[in-house]
Amino acid sequence: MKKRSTSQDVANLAGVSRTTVSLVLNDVKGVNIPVPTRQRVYDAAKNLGYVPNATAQALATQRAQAIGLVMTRSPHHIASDTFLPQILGGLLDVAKRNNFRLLIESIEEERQERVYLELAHAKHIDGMILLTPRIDDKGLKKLGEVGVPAVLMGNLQDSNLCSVDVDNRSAAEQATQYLIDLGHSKIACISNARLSYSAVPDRIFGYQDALSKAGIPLKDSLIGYADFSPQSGFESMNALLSSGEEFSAVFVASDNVAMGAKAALRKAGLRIPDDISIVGFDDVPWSKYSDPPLTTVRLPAQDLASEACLLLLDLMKGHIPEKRNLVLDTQLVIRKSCCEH
Amino acid sequence: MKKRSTSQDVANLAGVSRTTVSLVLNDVKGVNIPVPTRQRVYDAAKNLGYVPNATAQALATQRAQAIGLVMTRSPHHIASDTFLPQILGGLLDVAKRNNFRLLIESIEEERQERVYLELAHAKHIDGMILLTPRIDDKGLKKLGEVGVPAVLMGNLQDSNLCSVDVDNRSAAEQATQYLIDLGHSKIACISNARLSYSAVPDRIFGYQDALSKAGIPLKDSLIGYADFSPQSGFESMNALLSSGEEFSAVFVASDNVAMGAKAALRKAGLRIPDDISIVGFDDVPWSKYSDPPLTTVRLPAQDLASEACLLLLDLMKGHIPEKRNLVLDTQLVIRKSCCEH
DNA sequence: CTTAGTTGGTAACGCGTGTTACTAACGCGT
DNA sequence: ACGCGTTAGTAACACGCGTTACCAACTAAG
Repeated sequence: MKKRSTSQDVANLAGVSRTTVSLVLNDVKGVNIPVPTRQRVYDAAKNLGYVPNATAQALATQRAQAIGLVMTRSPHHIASDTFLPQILGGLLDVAKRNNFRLLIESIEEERQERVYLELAHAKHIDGMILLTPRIDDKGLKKLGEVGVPAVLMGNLQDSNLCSVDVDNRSAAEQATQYLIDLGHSKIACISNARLSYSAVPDRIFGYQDALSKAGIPLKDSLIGYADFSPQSGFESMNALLSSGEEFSAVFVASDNVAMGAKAALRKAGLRIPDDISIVGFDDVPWSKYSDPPLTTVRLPAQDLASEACLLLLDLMKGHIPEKRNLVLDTQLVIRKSCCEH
Repeated sequence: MKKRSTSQDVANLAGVSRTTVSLVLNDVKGVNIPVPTRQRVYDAAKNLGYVPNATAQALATQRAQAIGLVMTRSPHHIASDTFLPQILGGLLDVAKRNNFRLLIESIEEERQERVYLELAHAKHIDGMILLTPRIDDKGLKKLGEVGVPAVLMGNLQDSNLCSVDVDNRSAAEQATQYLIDLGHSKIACISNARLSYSAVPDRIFGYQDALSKAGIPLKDSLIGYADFSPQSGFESMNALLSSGEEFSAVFVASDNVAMGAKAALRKAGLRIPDDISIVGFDDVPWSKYSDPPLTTVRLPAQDLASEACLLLLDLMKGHIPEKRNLVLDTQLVIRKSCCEH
């Protein structure tokens, strides 16, 4: 196991100073070093298999060339997050192209307030992307004040953070409206998670907006709450079914949860869509292949991530982006899980 | 936006030297500093909101306190990897507990050979976990020789790397054997990915082992190849169906691919399990809730990740682990997607 | 022949921390 | 008073790199 070689070693081998090595390898402008010398440096570096020490570079330049993906969720919940791959794909793509590394951080709820700042102060990352923000997150607001480059994937009231999101409320309204247009009037709803995640109330509001506009009275007893997992969708639908409430359609604010809900419907002997119509949210890759193919709202997860990353890069360069709060389009993808009533 | 405070600031405020600050805050043993002094340091640090600069620490200690998750896949493929969340969950859990950060790296196939080493030499990470290894990966072998702490999640011939994996071959054999026990003799197979990923041939071999032991002749025309995605499973099954080959059961080496294959079967008017029995592999969280609930081989993804991480931590401490190649158990989970023939 | 400018390159400092080697001051027994 | 161990703490170096300020040597203009 050979010792790593440093820029000093390269300098020695090339017969120049360490400064020259740095100037040549970083291709610094406004310095004139003749080609033969440059070549000597390149050759020496290649010969030694020189790779600059990223840590030392980071310390010297005060830039870590890394961004952090910060999630306020337990490892257990992370494990069942169906979106993570798409988000990671989007982030990696952009980050890599811009020579940034990606650091994953999960922080426990209890000490949110301090952690964001510590993360930023520790300087292991130059900026951060925040996932699934929670409404009651005190730390986030402070973050906005401190001026650490950060982009929210999602939406948060009273926050001056940059953000990238979809319009959850109108997307949910559109999905529900679709059910109303099909003639349904008794429409249930199952949330994607607990209310403390900001996207959750928005989707429920959207569902309620559609009902209200159609003159359909709202009933809290028609709303169930899930917790990301298919399991929770299964349980929530069971609760809804055994509550005695009648409904001919259901809007489930997450495809993943909808998988569980559908299983519960089947178990109860109800056919989809003949007895119950169902609309999902997210359009995860296998929704198209489930039985029946799920009508759902397509969320451009990978694009959201890419855009968030681009925005963050801009922010870190010191630019002031023209749009601080980007909203991407959703699209209702109609498949076979709904029919007329 | 206040300036970050350094250990020097803490030292000034506490009226001691920077050395003392370091000794106190790191709780270095074998040094006697009286409690009152210690308290002054603690107070000063708290007052200033001091957070040590991770980069400088890394440079001084020669340890980045970070591990890398390295994937040899394009961002596009990463986006459709159903396992990533579970693996991430497992890694984060263990890494966090041991005060390590997690860095995600994806490297393009073309320049594998150099990249691993550069990654290690750049010293942004202290060790790495390698995902979905490919058989023809030259870089990996070199990695083993260089002595960089690394753990493979998966299996690779002729490699002296530490690894954590399941016995894909015998798990696939067991799944296929289950179909044989049910009376099937014409059994097709759809791979999880291209053959260049090491787990792929293993699973196919396992499928063939079961057939051979039962005296059933092997037919290459009964084997289809997919590429991780449900889409590819859909296409592969369509090809199989239109090939004219007859079969009453199919072993699909990935639940995700099986989702697509099932859709293709339904589209062809075939009922599951009445007309065709199907067994999957992985037991992703929604397999249980698909229709019919998918019989599959449970892969302890999160545990694999945790164990890989623990092994890596051990390796980085300089320990020589007693088991260099850990093999975790799989389990055939019998649900409703198969019936007797 | 002087002076100003250019070319090619380096010494030296700073980034923020960990760590070793060393030194004063102090108490204690003789 | 003297020697000696202990206590409390510090100065100084190392980590590997980026970068500024500076310097010699050589050329070209006056």
